[in-house]
Amino acid sequence: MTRATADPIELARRNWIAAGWGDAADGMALVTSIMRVQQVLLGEVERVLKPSGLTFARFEVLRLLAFTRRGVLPIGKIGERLQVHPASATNAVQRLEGDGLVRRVANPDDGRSVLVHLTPAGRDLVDSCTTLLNTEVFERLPLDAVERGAALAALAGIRRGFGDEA
Amino acid sequence: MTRATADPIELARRNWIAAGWGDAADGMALVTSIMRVQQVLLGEVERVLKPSGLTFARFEVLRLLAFTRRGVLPIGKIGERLQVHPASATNAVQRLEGDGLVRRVANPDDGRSVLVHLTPAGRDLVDSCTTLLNTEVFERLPLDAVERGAALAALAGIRRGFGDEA
DNA sequence: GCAGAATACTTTGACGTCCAACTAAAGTCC
DNA sequence: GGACTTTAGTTGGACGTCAAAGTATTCTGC
Repeated sequence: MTRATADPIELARRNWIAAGWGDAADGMALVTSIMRVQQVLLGEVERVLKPSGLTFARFEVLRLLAFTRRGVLPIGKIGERLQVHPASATNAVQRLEGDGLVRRVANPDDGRSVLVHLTPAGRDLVDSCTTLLNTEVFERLPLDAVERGAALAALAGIRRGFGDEA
Repeated sequence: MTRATADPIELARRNWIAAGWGDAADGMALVTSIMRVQQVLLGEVERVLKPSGLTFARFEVLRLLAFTRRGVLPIGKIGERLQVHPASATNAVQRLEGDGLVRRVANPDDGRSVLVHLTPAGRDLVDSCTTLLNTEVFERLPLDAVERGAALAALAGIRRGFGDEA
């Protein structure tokens, strides 16, 4: 017995079709689904990160620094690798510095550039948070390997389609 | 000849594996991909909507109202159907009212409730914006029907897995 | 060597999202 | 009916994101 779905996205899809926009219905549903799943996953990640005082954005900065040879990167590179606006990178770094997790140092080779150094405290924190995220979120997504692969491929296709270096 | 990929997500995935977190690598890549695709799609949608003065959040409110019989819904229902915090619904409605696209009216049957009415201007605007989004974005996603179906299924799986009424 | 262009950041401002706290109006229960 | 508990919205604050404008430094080209 199929009960009436209360899924807002499925309802929207039906409304789209009923309005005569069948050609766009799946696309609308896909875009809306991505928006919603992003919201859910981000909420999940931030919930796990909450005790550490980190947000996902700041975690990503620390994680990126921890992967580099010396734990140092200019702000511009950070924004580039994380694919966010330079202003967002500046914002995250300033907050991280306020918590003593990174240090900002003028680049001796280029007066315009600011080098962000991961501090020992930052490295410790990002390592424990990574373990936590891995076990609590990334390894527990409610998808089997096949679905995961299909989703990854489709998402990569979208990124590529929009010229996203994927 | 395979050129070195510059895809930040693929780079992160490799770093994850190299660090010994292979079990979490795909999950990390999937979560990160969703975050990124959401960002790209939202940017695309807002770019198309820009001339209208609407944002996607406000468009969704208008669209929802336009689908109802009388173009009226209490604020609470709006937040519920759009799956956002009541405060976000309040925010969107206030801005829409400022632009004359909706009107807020006290609910005669319940003094706590506020009914949001779609105005003629609001209906006209949302209809033209819907057409625009359909043709410029929803019908043009760089995915074939198979990929789209797989992605939709995977995303629905994630939502369901997180108890998201899907 | 110097003017003009490009680069690296920062700042300010507009948005949307959520949470926590608060107000007001219903609904519940002796 | 009056006290207590929900429910509906609103407000204020913290964040992250982007765009646009501004500052400083470096690079280019004549």
